[in-house]
Amino acid sequence: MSSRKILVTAALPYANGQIHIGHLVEYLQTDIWVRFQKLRGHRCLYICADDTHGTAIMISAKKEGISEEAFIARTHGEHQQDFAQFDIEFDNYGSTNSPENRELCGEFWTQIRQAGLVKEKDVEQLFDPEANTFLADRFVRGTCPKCASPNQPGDNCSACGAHYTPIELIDPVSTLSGATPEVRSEKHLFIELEKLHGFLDEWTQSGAHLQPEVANYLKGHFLHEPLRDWDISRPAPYFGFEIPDFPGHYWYVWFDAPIGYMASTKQWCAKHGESFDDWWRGDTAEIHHFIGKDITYFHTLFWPGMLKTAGFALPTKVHIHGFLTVDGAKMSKSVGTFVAARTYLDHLDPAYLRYYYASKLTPRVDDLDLNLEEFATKVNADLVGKVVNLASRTARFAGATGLSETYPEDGGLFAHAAAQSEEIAAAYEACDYNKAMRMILALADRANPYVETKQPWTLKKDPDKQGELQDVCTVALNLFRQLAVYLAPVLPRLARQTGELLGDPIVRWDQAQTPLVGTPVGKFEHMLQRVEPKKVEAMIEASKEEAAAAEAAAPSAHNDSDEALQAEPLADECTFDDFTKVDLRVARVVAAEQVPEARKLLKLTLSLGGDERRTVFAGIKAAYEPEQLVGRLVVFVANLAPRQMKFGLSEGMVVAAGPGGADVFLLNVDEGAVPGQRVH
RNA sequence: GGCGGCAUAGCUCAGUUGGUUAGAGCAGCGGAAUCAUAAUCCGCGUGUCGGGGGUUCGAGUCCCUCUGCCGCUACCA
Repeated sequence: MSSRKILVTAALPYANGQIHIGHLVEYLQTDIWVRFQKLRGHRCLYICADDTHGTAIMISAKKEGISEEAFIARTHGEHQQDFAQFDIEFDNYGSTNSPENRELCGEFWTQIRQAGLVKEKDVEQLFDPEANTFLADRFVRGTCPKCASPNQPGDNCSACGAHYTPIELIDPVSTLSGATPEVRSEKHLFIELEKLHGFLDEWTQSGAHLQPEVANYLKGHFLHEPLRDWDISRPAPYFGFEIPDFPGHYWYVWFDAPIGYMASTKQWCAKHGESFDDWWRGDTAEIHHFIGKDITYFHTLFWPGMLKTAGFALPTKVHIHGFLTVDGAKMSKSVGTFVAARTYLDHLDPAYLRYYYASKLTPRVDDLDLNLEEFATKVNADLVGKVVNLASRTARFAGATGLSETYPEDGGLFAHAAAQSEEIAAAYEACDYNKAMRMILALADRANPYVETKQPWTLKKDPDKQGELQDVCTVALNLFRQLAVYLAPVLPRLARQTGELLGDPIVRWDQAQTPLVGTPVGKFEHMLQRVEPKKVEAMIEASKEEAAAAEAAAPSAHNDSDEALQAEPLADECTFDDFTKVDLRVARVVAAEQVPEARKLLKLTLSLGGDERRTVFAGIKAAYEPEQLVGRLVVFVANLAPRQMKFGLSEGMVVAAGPGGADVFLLNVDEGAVPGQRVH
């Protein structure tokens, strides 16, 4: 077979959070595929990177009071560590916030502009004046414009099902800051994807690049009508790359993220003296993307369209998998099934998860269920009981003699397993790991009865049968080694341990074709511990606690400091009678005007209802414009002794909080209260 | 509403282009063995292959239809 050049990517994890067992479905599926290809002797690169741009990163960094760069640098380290400990081996792990990516984005942009696909349009969007950012739908809640249910999401109503834009919401609130967002209009750049409709029809429906259900999905949901323009710019502030010919605007994160695959490849090429174009132009290399079903349309419509327009190679295949469920349900933080990679590693061996996922993965887009009880029984029965047990029950007998000089008669067992090689390989190639695992385990099921019938433990006792004993062990260990070769993509550590035990590293798939003879056998040590259900429980328990702790540590919008209290400690106790001496009243501001000579004061005219008017000079000039005050309700200290001021008589005061200067905040009065009412 | 998928033993599933009495693992029951991480081996399944109809000499396997579940999507086919 001729050697292929294969570039493989897994989706770029967002730098906003830690890796969890749901992510690992994809990185393990991909890692197994890559290891398989390498074992088969192909040139194969596993390329990934952190996806670092966008509003969410900005917000997270701000929350922690650090720069976006510092934030994503920290995540980058954490991600790489988690992956490495799961034996996920990338050839290059980059970042979308890299010079290579910026440069490539520019290159794409030039080509897309030249192809006449870029269009400018005005977009109205909600803007959070406090967080100083435009708000995506999911960051807005408010009252449904149709049925008036309060606290509904930004895109549709959970009560009546109405669909709307966040702009239509009544009393919208930003979930980032709690502020009331305002509508702002901005220019955005769009890619006219419709101009590529013909190409995308052909590419998605050819049958070569996508799973059939995915091709059908695209046809039914997008390609049956004109494709909508794709909004690929975001106005400042935005953490990302500024668009060179459109200052103040940035490429939307989904524009630069897939280009990150290429940027990461470019880094690898620079390190290894390889030509980037050999991998991403022409047809010398295959390109395989592994992604989850949630990002299907970015990878099957926009991305091929971008590549096509910019003159790069198109994906050979996009492999799409489903989501992870745990015990039949969505991962849940409160139940403890939202398990971080790190938490898993604190309790369990990564080999378990690698094998369990492999045994469940098929080429289909179906969701994958991690049943925790099955997880333990399956791993123990299959790997410990059947596979490793083969070595465990014979290696000790062969330590003294090593393997026989010639491979003994084994009733065709080795030849049978060798003959399965191509079919198992085809299952791996097709991402049908479920089938591959079943075939491999069936081989283990043939090997154990062999040991049973030959009874090496009986042979051991008979000095005349030492040769036979050596032969039996030679067969059993070779059958075991075949399994280790076939399982090597899934269980790299087991393959390494097997190589050490038999003094012959496992590096090629076709090592399963030839038995090992005449070599020494090392001291057997346990290769894999059994899964202890208690540890699985402990992991779930730990996840539950982590979720609870995270909740307590981050009261989201209410992360209050003690600064205010420190600055102005609590006053001495007073009696209720003391309190009632102060007559607080609701009042409406009916007039407000500047006092030109005053540095801090505004002159307010307050109505207490009816004809009652009071004039107050309030020290809020730096915080409020007179026009924003007129009409609003305030809390007024009605019986405060009048005070003659330079500009007139002040007949009371309005209450406000804050240290002063521009940081003064008038107390608001909830709806329903009317001027003249006393505050109790 | 539309599109896609699934429906096979208590549980998880396999059944390749339709072909002999429908299989495996786990769990369960009985036995053996004691080399091995209480691992292993042997034996034990009368399942309406979701219901109905059709094509065919023959269908779990193809077609139609109904029902149920899941996913995506939405008033637009």
